[in-house]
Amino acid sequence: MVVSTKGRYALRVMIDLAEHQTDQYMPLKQIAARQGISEKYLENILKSLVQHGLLQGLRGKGGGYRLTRPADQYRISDILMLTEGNLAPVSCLEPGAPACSRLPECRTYEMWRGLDKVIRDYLDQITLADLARPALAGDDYII
Amino acid sequence: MVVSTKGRYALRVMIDLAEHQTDQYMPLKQIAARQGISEKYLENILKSLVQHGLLQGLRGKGGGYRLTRPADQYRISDILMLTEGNLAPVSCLEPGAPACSRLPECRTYEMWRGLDKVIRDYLDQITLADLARPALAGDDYII
DNA sequence: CTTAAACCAACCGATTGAATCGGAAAGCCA
DNA sequence: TGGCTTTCCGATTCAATCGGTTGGTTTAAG
Repeated sequence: MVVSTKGRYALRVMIDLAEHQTDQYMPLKQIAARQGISEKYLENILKSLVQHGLLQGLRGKGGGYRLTRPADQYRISDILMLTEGNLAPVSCLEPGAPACSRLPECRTYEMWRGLDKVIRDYLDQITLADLARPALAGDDYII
Repeated sequence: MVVSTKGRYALRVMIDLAEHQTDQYMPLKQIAARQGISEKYLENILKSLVQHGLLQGLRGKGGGYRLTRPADQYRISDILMLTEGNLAPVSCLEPGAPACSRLPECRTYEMWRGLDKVIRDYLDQITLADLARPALAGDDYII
């Protein structure tokens, strides 16, 4: 598996925020309820999204989270890279991986590179806006 | 990560066999030595390759393993599917996965399906023969 | 000064990955 | 027959990761 629940949940939250975007902050409680995910678990995930600048968080009453930029400026690969650490299909291609001593005679390295590229290209080309559905009138309307 | 050591090792062994193919059986000991992989660990991997008909094993003196068909008739996806169980990029797409109750409203399902297809298409199109290098004269010559 | 919310660190149980161990059965050869 | 060699097989180990929880601390609004 390339993508664990962490990445999938992060994506769902981002989409949720894109679909319910206002000038207000959206509290985690509401996101978690809508998405049916444990609040406490989401907390961990959103923390790293905030730390890397994909979301802005505000504490206290009236606080919550909101996107820091328009939905079409988030590539899916960015969101997944951040939560998963990397999207490499094999450990040889992971960022900090030690150089393999068999590399010069390796018959498979180029194939793995190709696979990595195919995955990355696919996820680079899709943005949050492509996945978020424009909100219907009256659909989950926030007072 | 889509592919663990199990799949990577299986692939390396298959390529090794393709490159050293004769009418003889190749003992595990030699494959393991050439590839620098633990014999005992490879044993497990080769067992499943034999059980699924990708390799033929022969016990006893003079025994070992050999391919059951020409190298260009093994798709990389077949070998990896077998050792990894599945190549799904997310658990939602795994073979025995329970149907997700959120499927009708899921914004990401089609995207995951697309990713799955991109990966599968890539690995379907490559065969063992594409990765095996034709043996040079005198290269790893077996007495 | 109370209440709602994000932030933060530590912990925990189950699963998976990567092997290893100790043999049993099969086939070759003398 | 008995000794090799080699595959076949099930169980076990050990560490890391996954998925999630507990319990508390700030921060901000009213």
